[in-house]
Amino acid sequence: MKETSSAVSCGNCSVRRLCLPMGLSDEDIARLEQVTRKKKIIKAGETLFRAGDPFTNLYAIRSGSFKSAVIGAGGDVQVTHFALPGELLGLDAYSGSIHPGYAEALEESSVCVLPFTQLEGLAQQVPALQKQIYSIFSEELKQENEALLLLGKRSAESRLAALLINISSRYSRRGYSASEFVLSMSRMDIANYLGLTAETVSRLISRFQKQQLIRVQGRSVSISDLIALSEIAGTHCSYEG
Amino acid sequence: MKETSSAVSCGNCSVRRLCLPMGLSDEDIARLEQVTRKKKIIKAGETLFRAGDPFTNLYAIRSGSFKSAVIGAGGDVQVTHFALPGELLGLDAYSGSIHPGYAEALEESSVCVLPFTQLEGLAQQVPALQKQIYSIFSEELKQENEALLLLGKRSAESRLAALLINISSRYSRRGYSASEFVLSMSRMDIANYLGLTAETVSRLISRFQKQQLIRVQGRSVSISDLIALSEIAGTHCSYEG
DNA sequence: CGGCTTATTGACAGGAGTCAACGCTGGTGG
DNA sequence: CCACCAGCGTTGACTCCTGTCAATAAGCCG
Repeated sequence: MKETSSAVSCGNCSVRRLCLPMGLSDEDIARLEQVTRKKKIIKAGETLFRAGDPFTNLYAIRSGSFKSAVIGAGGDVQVTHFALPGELLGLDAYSGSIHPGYAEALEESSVCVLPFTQLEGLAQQVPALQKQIYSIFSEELKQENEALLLLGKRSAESRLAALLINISSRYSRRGYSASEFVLSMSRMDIANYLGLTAETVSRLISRFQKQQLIRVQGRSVSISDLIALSEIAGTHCSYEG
Repeated sequence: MKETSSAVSCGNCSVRRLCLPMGLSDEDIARLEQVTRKKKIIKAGETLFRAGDPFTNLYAIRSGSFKSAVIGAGGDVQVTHFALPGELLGLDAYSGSIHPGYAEALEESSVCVLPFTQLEGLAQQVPALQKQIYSIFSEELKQENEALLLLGKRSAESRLAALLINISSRYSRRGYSASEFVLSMSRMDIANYLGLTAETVSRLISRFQKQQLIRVQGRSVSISDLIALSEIAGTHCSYEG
């Protein structure tokens, strides 16, 4: 709450290079800050929005992490995304103006609240921002396509390896260690995201550990053999690649 | 080829209600037509674009159908989408300005070629078009999330039922029969899309037929019991929904 | 410490993949 | 016109990966 009116702005935000301001001039960033004033702190387990909530804001993650998920007709849940700082949440709600899924904080997190109508209006005036919004939409689509590839074609082993590498690379891109990090989500969340069960995930983690690929202590992970892990993640198919 | 310069325009296009013009004024449609003049005919098996091609255009399907697919590091292919008339192809290429996957015609098809920079420029001037573009992006994201749900959580049976219903409803929305239609894609494409094998798909089709849910003759399908099929598609989970 | 959720490990079963043979269909060329 | 071929589709037998069920262990917070 105290941060609601803090001095933090896009210009000096630690994730500005990964977020909306990317590629914008200082002048444009100044204008962008008019719509990014509002911050919000979310505690672990709390939701940013729920399925069915009206769509009014996008949320840019400043710190922490989230899972987003959709809920099927039968009530079954699919985790669709683990979101890290610099990423935007809520894009899939624009059409229909209702959030089709929910976003839940995996740890204490801080977000920028972006009233979409304001952002939209600004983008109309600032072509570079417009492009950046398209780019984020498009990037999201590309990522989901890759997730589809993962779920559709790969073995359980390959999926987990791919997730570890994906998270590793995303942390490293933010300036953190690529080899040591904390998985803020539960085994069940990981399993759900990968289309597996918690037991399978647990067994795979144990196996990777026995194979000296990783070292795990609860939720903290240290990658020992990134190359081998990449190979497992990449190609483990029956036909030659 | 003759259609390239035909009189067909957005204003009288048979799929206008599903395409970009939806919700635009006549005046705005007239402006949009300045960037939708070019049409293209694609024969079955030919590609609209390939993975790695530079991104210059979006394509709006006027008739026919396409599959779009991404190619993994190991060379494995995942069909991500079956596209029908009124739908847009190529959105995931904006960021990176390169097509991450390819789009292949499943039958002789006709598309509008939309040079994206022109479309972008026009959208900057026509807010309603801007909104429509956001909406399409967002809708696409929502659909991909549902696809993730399908691949991650559902049984083979449930997946195939869901695909049949999905295609049925999309055809019916376009004014065709909801119960009788032709699957323009091969069993292998279906299997790939659903994260299954061709054999499993074939077996399931046979089973559905024995259960009197559908009648199949080659690629033409007739749905006999939509209710039962929906139930299979919806909830077939172990825990109560 | 005690009660809770989360994680690990094991035994077992079943669904979907794999391999393989065969039938069907549509196109091509003699 | 028909024979041939190649690719697609169907069916069967068998295997194995992953889910299910269950018991135990390890964290976590009051």
